Amino acid sequence: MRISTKGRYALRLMLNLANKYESNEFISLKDISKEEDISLKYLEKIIGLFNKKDYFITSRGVDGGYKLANDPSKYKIGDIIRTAEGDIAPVSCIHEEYECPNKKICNQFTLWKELDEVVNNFLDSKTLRDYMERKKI
Amino acid sequence: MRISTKGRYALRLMLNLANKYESNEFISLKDISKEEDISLKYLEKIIGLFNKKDYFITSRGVDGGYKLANDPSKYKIGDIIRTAEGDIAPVSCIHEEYECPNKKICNQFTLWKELDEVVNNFLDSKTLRDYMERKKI
DNA sequence: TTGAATTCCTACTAAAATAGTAGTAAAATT
DNA sequence: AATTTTACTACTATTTTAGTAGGAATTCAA
Repeated sequence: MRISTKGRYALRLMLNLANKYESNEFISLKDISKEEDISLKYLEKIIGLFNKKDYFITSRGVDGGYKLANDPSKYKIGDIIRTAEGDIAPVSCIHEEYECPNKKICNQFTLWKELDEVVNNFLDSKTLRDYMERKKI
Repeated sequence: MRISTKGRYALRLMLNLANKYESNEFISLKDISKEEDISLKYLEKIIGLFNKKDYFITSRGVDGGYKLANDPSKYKIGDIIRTAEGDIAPVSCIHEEYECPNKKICNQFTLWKELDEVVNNFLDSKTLRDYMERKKI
């Protein structure tokens, strides 16, 4: 039931950007790498997982980098974790496309299906906004 | 977020015994091995994880085997999965004994802690009885 | 009292997943 | 043109998972 470094680092990356959302500046992975103490190369790889989705506005070259395309409240934690981790279902047989002849009569199937729902419902009920740094007063 | 074969097989093992609880007979791993199509050796190893707890009554020799020490409703799914899987926390830092200097100010910590509670609360709310075969009418 | 069946215990191994690194191309800015 | 940054792909070491192998101890029954 572990969340791997991919998922955890992806979340830190996104939270880092979320905390700087108001500034409206591009944040380079180099800077995030230093702040979060995660290698630049690994960050590049991780953020690459999100590329197809339109999560960011990006800019190359000097002073380039990333910024969130939308308000942090629009980013569900569930989407981030699922994108980074690939598939967080407790067992793969719960997916529609998985062919298991015993699916209908399997007594564990129900359990894993329910667990998957519990996890995803929780993660989808939270957004980046819920875990951002608290503003200093 | 996967449940490994250890956890899944442990559950099948326990459910198999639960379904035969009424008979009050010892069930050998050899029989369970055939029914569940899991190697005897692996079953031995898995059931060994539970030995220290008093989950079973056991008997060696001819017609020996295992039976549940208590009614299936006394066995929380959470206990079974945690025993088999070792530690199902999404990240290890949520444990008391884990020393992380940033624990107090870490914004992800809260998320993982909450997720861990959601998962364990669910798994602890269910028992073997909830996933046993339905009795034929 | 011996033999078969079973649990009990520990060490080993192959395969898969995780956690990265390395190198380089492409684009943008100055 | 030089520098900075993203974008892309291939490779590798480590760790975890998923078992197997071998045998000792116990119990029952003929």
